[in-house]
Amino acid sequence: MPRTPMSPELLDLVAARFRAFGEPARLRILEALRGGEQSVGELVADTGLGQANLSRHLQQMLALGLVRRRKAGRYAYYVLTDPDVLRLCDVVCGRLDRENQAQRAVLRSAG
Amino acid sequence: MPRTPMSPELLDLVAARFRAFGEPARLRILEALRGGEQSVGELVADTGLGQANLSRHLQQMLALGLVRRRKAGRYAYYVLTDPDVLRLCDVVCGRLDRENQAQRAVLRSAG
DNA sequence: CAAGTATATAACAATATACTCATACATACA
DNA sequence: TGTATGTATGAGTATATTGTTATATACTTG
Repeated sequence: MPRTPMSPELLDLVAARFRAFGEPARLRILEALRGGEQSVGELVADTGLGQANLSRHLQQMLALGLVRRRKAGRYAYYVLTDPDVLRLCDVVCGRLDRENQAQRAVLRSAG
Repeated sequence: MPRTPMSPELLDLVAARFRAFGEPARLRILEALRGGEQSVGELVADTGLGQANLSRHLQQMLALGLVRRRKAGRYAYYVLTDPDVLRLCDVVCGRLDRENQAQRAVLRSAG
């Protein structure tokens, strides 16, 4: 909780981290990994993304440390590095839900 | 905390919300608003962003409901709709700090 | 009413990002 | 050893996003 102005470098890091979550495709991947380790093939099936596309997203998330990779034979298994990662998503989802409800409440009472 | 698969629409909403934080310029604005309401001119001074650029970011954040606007004369004052918005940033910052420290610890013990 | 000031917006150029197809690479297996 | 399979990556296209300049809009004040 820095009260002092954030350095441009830190700003870039934080922004990059947020952008990692700022793509529906990657959110889908995170969601699929909620249940635990998955191979790329399984992720293809679960997310509906193309294999190449998925693989790229995984590389990105790997570089950012969001997921870890384990290779076994010709398979590659990905896991969330830290289940806490999902908490962030849940916070935002919860927030949007609440905003949505508030919005609907307003509409109900007005219209 | 939806266990059921998120609808594409919700995924887009969540992703858009994350992307709002995924830009150093906007993080700077949020940081500047930490202290409370600010006019556009003050924000220009605080953030170092160009006026036009800043204004466009503010419109975006306004559309997403991150900030509210109050007009007084020829001035426009912006506030965070909800201080909780900053908690998200702080969570990510704190996380990055911790990762950084862990990283450094590893380097120290290894090298 | 004219001139000045604060903010918003249109139009553009530059850059980044995602997705796809084809292909490379690595491993397993017949 | 040759072939099939799983994953990663190069290259290209399409789209989105940022920042800038110039200008429009709204308000104030002399």
